[in-house]
Amino acid sequence: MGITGLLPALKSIQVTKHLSEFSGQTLAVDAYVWLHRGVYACATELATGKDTHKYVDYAMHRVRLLRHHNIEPYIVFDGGPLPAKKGTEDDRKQRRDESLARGNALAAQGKHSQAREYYVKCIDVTPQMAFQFIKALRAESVPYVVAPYEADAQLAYLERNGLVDGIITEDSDLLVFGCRNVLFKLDTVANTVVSISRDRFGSVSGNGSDISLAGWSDVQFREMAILSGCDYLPSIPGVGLKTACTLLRKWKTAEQVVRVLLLEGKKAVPRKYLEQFRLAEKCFRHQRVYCPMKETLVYLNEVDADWTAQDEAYVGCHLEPSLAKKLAMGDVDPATLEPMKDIYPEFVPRVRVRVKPTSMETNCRDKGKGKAVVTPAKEGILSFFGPNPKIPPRQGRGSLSPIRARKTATWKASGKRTLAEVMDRDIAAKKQKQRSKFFDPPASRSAPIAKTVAGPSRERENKENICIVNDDDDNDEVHSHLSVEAQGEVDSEMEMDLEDPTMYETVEQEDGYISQTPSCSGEIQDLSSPVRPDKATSRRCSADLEFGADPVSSPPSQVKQNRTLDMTPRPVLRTRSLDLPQPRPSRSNLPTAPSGSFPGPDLRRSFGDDRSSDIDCSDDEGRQGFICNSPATLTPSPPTHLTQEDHYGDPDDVEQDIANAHEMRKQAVITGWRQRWALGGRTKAQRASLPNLTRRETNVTPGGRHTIPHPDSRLRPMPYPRTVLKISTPSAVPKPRRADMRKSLPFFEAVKGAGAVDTSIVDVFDEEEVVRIAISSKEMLKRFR
DNA sequence: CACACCCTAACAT
DNA sequence: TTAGGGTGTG
Repeated sequence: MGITGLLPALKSIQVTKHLSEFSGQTLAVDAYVWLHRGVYACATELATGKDTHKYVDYAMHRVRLLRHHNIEPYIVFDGGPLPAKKGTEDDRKQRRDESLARGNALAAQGKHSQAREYYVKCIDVTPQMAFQFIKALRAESVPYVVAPYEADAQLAYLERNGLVDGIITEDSDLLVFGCRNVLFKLDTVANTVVSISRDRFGSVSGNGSDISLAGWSDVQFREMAILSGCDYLPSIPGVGLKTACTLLRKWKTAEQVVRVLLLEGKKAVPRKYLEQFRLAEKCFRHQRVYCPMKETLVYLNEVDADWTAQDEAYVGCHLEPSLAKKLAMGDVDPATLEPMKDIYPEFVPRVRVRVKPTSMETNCRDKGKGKAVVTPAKEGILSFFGPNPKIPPRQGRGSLSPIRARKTATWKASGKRTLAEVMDRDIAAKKQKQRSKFFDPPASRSAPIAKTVAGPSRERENKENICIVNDDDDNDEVHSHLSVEAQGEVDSEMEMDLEDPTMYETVEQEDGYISQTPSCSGEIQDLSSPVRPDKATSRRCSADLEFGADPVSSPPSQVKQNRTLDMTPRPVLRTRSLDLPQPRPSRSNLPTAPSGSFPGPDLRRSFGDDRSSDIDCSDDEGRQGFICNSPATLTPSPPTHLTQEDHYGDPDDVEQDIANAHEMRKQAVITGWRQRWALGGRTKAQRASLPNLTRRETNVTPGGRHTIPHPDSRLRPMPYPRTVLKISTPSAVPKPRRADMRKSLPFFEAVKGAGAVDTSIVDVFDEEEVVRIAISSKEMLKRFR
């Protein structure tokens, strides 16, 4: 799975982060990673056909862990098999059958522990098992979606369109899909993940065992990954990650690399390799995914004009919307497209019923997670995780405004909160975590209840939960066509003229697509690749340098707003109307957006976390896309004034950042930065004197160039004229009127509750944002002095 | 040096 | 099933 050797090669930009750092965010989760681990706990039961839901408990435990850290998980399941990968499935199926047979043989001899070894190897996570997990997710109002094909592509789609802030997985492919914030190795004991941020790719400069990515575009990175061998295409024998990287650095494009290899004749390039390469590339770029907003299948990235029927089959067939929606909800088996069969109907995860909120619970709900709202799980959850030590007083519900500053950010929005408090809370959480090791996790607590529900029939034989594999070998032509049965043969059609000037022209064009990082990383830059001066990156980068980048080009509020618009309606939010009611701002109420979306100097979205500059923008046909899709580069901006002291790229300065941020924030509050910078407290004249801080002219979005409202407009922040998703027709995406929310939210049946919609966020904002903005403010002031 | 191959540990209980 | 270490080979 994934790209062999990629993660070790990115060691230098791996950062271990505590889960608390993701508080307030929505993180997508590759569900099968958890399910595969979960089945380990009950491999024997599954292999011998006994009903069990331990694997669900395992996964739900992690769900609750994330929620405990104020992270909203968005669970993404794999769907049907992609033609590109079908061959490997048959192979696995055979091995599983063998393991099952050996396991049974050993069990018959009474060698149960040895039998278990083989049972573990024979278990496949079936869609029906995934459905058991889905039942639990529904019960606890956790957003989820079943991908039509691969979860990887679906995860990438969710992140790219701002539905989630990051992705928890173990699969390095996600980076190739263009994800920006990928979190590996979730450690439920230490409560940490290993973060790899795409924005730091430019810092991977080839030291040690690392490869060098400095100055590279998404296209080049993806080409390197495919060349080195990926799930869709084996590599040219003798070519691994480092070779691919070196060759690509020298020859710029995969096409030329292949040509050179053919010319040299040292390596056996499989026949039609380049053709296969392009198909593999299309899997990464255009695989079919489910759009939760449109409720239909879409391409991960829109396809080009030369799209063929073969491509179509390769990236996953289209499904009509109603079927796609059922599949996304988990009501249809993605492999057979038959109605999902509940293999374990006696397993009825407890629905978390909402009780009358006590004052404490109300506060907790304000915090954004609603953990205290649930019951009867309340006891289990709270005793497991414990309430958070600091809970800000809640404002009257009568003062609810329709807009939240930022989802789930309310609890820490109190201006009184300090970093010390946050750290206190963190320490308390750690203590709690240690404590929790001595208590039954909620999953196990729930077991007796479930048992009661299940009754005696739990023991009945049920063979459906083991190794259910659709072994249909039909329609395998595409794959066999792509298999490398002729490795030794060299594609004789390929010819190459190194003197062909058009080839070099291509190289130069490709150079225009560089990764964002070098422009602000201070790293050695690839001189062959021009630096885009206004392209500051990474969250941390933006925190450090956001004023080095030009705020004019993308007022953060707009970008944020843009994101908000994109996502309307946003399933994640709607699914949580019970315990975390946060209606998505609609166009109509955007102008009244209060503090949460102030046009302050938070450039995270616009630079570091620029989701719109996706890999689709930087392909051969859409070379301008890299610019036009990126708010950060919308407006030409002067060269940044990045100082050499920038810490960008140094993973060790996090603590310093936090300390700095704390100080900054204090100062910022003291000096009333918010009044001055964020809330538009400046006078017209003041604003006029700060030309670099206001956008006045035009803006370019994927939809074209648009006039931006004058900053004096009372519509603050100024919404983008078009959304990134191009959902511009009202009919395509109805406004998220509350009445519609439920209907348009496929991920949930079980939510509901008369959850009062808490939208009170008048003077509240995300602490993370505060920190960022505080840093920015100081930096900004420094510059203007 | 980079790759391929083999082996082992960890996964969770 | 994957990650990582050790070893052999071109």
